[in-house]
Amino acid sequence: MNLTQPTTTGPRNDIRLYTLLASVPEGKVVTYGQLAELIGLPRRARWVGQILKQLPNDTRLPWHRVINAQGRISLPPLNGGDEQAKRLREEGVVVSQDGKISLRRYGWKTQPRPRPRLL
DNA sequence: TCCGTGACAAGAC
DNA sequence: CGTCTTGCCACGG
Repeated sequence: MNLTQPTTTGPRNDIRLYTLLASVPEGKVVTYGQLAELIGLPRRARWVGQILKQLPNDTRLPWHRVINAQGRISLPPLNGGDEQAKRLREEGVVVSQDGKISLRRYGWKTQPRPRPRLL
């Protein structure tokens, strides 16, 4: 078996993903791609989505803090999307009515806007 | 094995 | 902004 390439399947990376996700602080959001990259699996954003999809409904993990790179909720409104927006708002994240979220302000590990010099 | 599908991403316009 | 296209990769039929 090829051990030189990072594997995607199997519980190993799943655990790494869960662990990382669990560390995303309240009031912050991450993108699928970021999560994948942070655990050493670049370009596996879709895989992250697959894993999250399988989470039990009563999971304690902050799945709602995961959004797409466009700063939008990827979940259909009637299938979790509304719930996600609700949870995010409950922790202070501003979600515009059309489901847009500012990654600049709420993105985890993303540069907060460089403060403009006042003179 | 080929092919479509998906909680994605980035770039062109 | 929106829409399209391409690239990506795991899965399942």
